[in-house]
Amino acid sequence: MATISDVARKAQVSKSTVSRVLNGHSVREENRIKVMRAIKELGYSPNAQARSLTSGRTNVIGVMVPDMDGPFYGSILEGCQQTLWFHGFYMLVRSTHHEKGSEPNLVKLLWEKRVDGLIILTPREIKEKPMQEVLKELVSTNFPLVIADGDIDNVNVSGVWVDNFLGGYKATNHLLQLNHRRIAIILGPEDAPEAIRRLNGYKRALKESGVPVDENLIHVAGDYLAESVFRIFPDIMAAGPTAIFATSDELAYGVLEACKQHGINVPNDLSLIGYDDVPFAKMLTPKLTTIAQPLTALGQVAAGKIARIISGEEREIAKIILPTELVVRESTTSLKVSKEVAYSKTKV
Amino acid sequence: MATISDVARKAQVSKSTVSRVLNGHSVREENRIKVMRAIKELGYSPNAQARSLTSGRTNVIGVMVPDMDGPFYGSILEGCQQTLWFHGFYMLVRSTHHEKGSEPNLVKLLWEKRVDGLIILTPREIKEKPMQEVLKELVSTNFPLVIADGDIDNVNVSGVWVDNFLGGYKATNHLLQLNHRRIAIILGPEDAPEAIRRLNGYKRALKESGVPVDENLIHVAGDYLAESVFRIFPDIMAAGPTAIFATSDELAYGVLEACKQHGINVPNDLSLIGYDDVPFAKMLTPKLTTIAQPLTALGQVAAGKIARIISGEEREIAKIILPTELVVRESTTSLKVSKEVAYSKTKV
DNA sequence: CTGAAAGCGCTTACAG
DNA sequence: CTGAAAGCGCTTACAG
Repeated sequence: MATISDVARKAQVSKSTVSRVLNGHSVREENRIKVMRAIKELGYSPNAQARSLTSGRTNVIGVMVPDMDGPFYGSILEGCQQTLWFHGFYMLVRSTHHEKGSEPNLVKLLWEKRVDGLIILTPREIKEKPMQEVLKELVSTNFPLVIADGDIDNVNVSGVWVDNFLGGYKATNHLLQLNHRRIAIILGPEDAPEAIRRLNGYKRALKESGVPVDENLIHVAGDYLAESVFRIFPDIMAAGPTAIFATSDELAYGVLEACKQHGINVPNDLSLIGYDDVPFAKMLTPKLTTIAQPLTALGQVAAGKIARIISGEEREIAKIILPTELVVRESTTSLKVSKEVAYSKTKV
Repeated sequence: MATISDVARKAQVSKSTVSRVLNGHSVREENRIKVMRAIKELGYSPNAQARSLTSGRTNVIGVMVPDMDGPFYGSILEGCQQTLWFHGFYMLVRSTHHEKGSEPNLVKLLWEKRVDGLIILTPREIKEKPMQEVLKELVSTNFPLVIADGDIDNVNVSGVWVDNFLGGYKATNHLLQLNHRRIAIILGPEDAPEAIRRLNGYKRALKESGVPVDENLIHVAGDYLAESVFRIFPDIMAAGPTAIFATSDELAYGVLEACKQHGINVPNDLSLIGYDDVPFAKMLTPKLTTIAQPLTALGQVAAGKIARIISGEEREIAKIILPTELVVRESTTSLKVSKEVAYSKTKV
């Protein structure tokens, strides 16, 4: 494979000159042409490793995700990759498969100087102490870092996320406007920042409507898996809700399945709203009303941010909050008296 | 950041010795200990770029996919990334977003010597002529290359894919065993290798059961999108099928939607089988009977293959065909006379 | 504008 | 087993 020396020889100039045309520095036009011709004839392309060694840049951005086989992170990654490519970066992906203690991966990536920047999309892991420490150190080093869809309280770092408070608020408000008053909420992991924010949005909406918050209507699934709903479903229904706000579409799907098993009709007996607007949301029966998160945009914004941080365009740490959107489909309907009767007849 | 020279100085040995312990070559135990200690104290980690420059290896594998936001490639990528990591490789992902003419991306990746090997998962692009030529050249260079889920006729290259013929056969046979005789098939892209194979499996199954192939029952959607079904749905039903074999779950979902619009009950009026067993297949109503493709395994096998090719363990070009599995759920049922009557009453 | 030289951080024969 | 030296393919001051 041709090297810069080959090009220099063929063009009858020095390596320095070839390097200059490669990097767009000023070179006599005549020489530029000779070099360009030699490059073309030899099919030369600069060796990225050698370039990185001298420039200190790799043009690669590392992205850490918990998984890529679900409907959630795939969309974000697609957004990242598009924008990263646009800015001339390659994307190195490390999926931790929801493993705890993934900070060593991250450290390795950095210490090997493999990446120019990092986008971290592992909300769960971020909360762990060792991870926090690694991140703190990174921040103090000014290493280009963007946290996406995860919040980090103690560390002042660039981040992009979706407005979970407002999302929770909108979801709840939609149900309130449909005259529901007994609205259950199902959280995934209890202590996750996004869960807390959605819950706060839920509480705020209730308060604004003068509906007291009933702790019996607040349930924790522990994670965002549909199966986790089955176990707690009897408890949920025991509190007599007329509507459920499931804080992920997966959870909402779990509710739907449980309802089918128990002969509860959604939305006639029970209204249901999800969260995420993942692709399958509209494939469910009934089609799921939900809060759409701009997943692809999240990835794009995170990628654009890291590109600007690296280029020096963005110097101060900034957080961006993306809006959510209510998508009304078929799983919610207004509460009517007749429906209440229908509901009270079902047994769980 | 510490370099090998720092370590050498601290440990009072030469860089060569440090390099040797780094690479597991024989070193006096005493020196090894000194070096290890120095490495730990300095928090040293070898610079990957410098290593690559001398070794000629990057420990990065490039993976090309058409998209990563659908349910299909995400699972494969997850499998790839797990296995690649296990073998000590990083995964560089390039999603072409179904763009035509993505071979320049590939060429760039290679010419810059960024990757030690390539896994290509872009069935559509593979068929294009420029791509074919690039691949041919790669093969002639002996560059580590694995094609996954895509077939390539003219080039002798390592590949992994799923048994599409048998998948089509199994799907059709399942319907035949349920006494269906008028079985429609919906293909995605007409000329795609996997489509042709599934169709051949379909034909074979019919022939073995003595059912003549009726061209009026063979339909082409053009792609694998649900919406593409709507346009051709009237044609499909005009031929009077009692069962449909949709060659992707997306297509099957499209059929399901169309049936709902037309008041056709699946499976009572019409049996439906999909293909892929993508996560949403079991979320549909009725839960979709389908042919499961081992997507994660596909990624794992492809990754393992490239690792072995690079390490030299696998020298001859080999193709691996993974099996499919029939997953019976709720969208298919046996044809009974009463059902036929019910069907004939529906209008499309 | 241009070339010779040094250097980026490693690895690898080559002597010893 | 070990060290000095050369070299991987670039880029970047430094002279000219």
